[in-house]
Amino acid sequence: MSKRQQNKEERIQLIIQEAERLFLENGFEKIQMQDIADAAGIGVATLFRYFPKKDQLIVAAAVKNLQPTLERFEQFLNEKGNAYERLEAILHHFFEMQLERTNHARFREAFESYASFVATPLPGIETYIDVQRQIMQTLEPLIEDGKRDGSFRSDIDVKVTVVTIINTFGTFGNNIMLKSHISYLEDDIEPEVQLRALKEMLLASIQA
Amino acid sequence: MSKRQQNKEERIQLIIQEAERLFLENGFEKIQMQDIADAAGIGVATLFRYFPKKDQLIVAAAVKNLQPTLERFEQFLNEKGNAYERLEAILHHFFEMQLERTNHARFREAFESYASFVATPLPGIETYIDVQRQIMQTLEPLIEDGKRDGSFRSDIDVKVTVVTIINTFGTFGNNIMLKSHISYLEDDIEPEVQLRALKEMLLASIQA
DNA sequence: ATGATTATGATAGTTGAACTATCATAATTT
DNA sequence: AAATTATGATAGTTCAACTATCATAATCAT
Repeated sequence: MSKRQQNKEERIQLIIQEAERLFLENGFEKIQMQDIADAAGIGVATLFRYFPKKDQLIVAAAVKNLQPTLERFEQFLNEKGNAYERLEAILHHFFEMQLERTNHARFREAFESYASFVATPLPGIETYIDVQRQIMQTLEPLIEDGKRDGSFRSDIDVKVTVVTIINTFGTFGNNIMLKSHISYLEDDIEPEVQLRALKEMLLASIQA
Repeated sequence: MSKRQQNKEERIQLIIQEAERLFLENGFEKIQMQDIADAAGIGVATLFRYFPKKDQLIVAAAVKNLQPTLERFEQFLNEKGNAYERLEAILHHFFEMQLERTNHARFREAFESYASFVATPLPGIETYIDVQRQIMQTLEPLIEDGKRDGSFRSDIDVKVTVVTIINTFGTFGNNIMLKSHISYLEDDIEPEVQLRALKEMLLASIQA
């Protein structure tokens, strides 16, 4: 690869990284292209050369935001134990990840909300969808194993179960963050308590 | 009430109604104050006299959007049957409501996302929170009854359970809508199937 | 090495939408 | 019917995304 090409790649990565960082804290409405250019240490005209539409940058940041979830899920593919134990481990891990990275979960929700309202699909959204799909597919064999080895109910549908797990656990960012802004309940429930309840609910509902 | 006052009230309600309708289909980014003024048949300057900030109108629309959920939930307060049966009925009803009103669910998510990112709390957000709280409080006695009459597990926490139910069922709009735009999975899961799985999961996880 | 090519960033300009100001006219009130 | 208040058209301001231009700097090809 030529030096020019390499610089370009590095710069794109830097831009996406800074954009993600800024979006995570502030959402995409509040962050201006100027802010991102400043954070990446480049001129705004240069930023626009790389990402002619803010939307493209938002999608790129959303994909980057999703990547770690896929990577960590994949690490659980070859764990030992029966399916129930492995699912428990993965849920526990997911649980901790959501707690650590509440901003990431919130960002994901904001992005999906945003994406769902556009008239024409966002440019590059297929990449995002694809990572989503890969995440789901990581869980599928686990559920199948569980049905086979008898640790899960045999009447559950694999795909539906996977989607339920991801949706239930995944869409928790807003709630946590909203509650930190403005509390839903007089005596607030800790995110940790809430997530634990979700985990237990999921496990209880599919175990044989 | 003077005629002036009355016209004012009616007009405010009309504006909120039209704003909600437009936001539901298009999100708040896409809809301009001009569009709302046109829909309500008034001048944009007049619209700004009633709602000097678009944010205020967004909040008003969000509150209006949440109201029917509360009203319908309240209807279930005095039903017959044991707690399990009543919860099943209410979940079934919630389930159908979410299916009928996917746009409402999506709007709610978009709003909460939006609200969670603002620097200073949205003007009027307390009203919204309050309706949320009332919805939760409607379910609390039901869970308590169930613990008492033995149809629910005795070790569940009332508030946590209520929040879990609302969150799990409530944050389903994006997923449905996103999937209608861009499908997550090759062979798509019907929203109805997905919601039924959620309902069963919830019931299975708290029944004694 | 050096001339050709391409990338950069500063600057100025365009566009679109939220929001403000003004004011003549119309609807209420007294 | 005179005084008060509400309306909506119009023009203007501001701010951020986006475009255009261009002098300068970095890379590349020979």
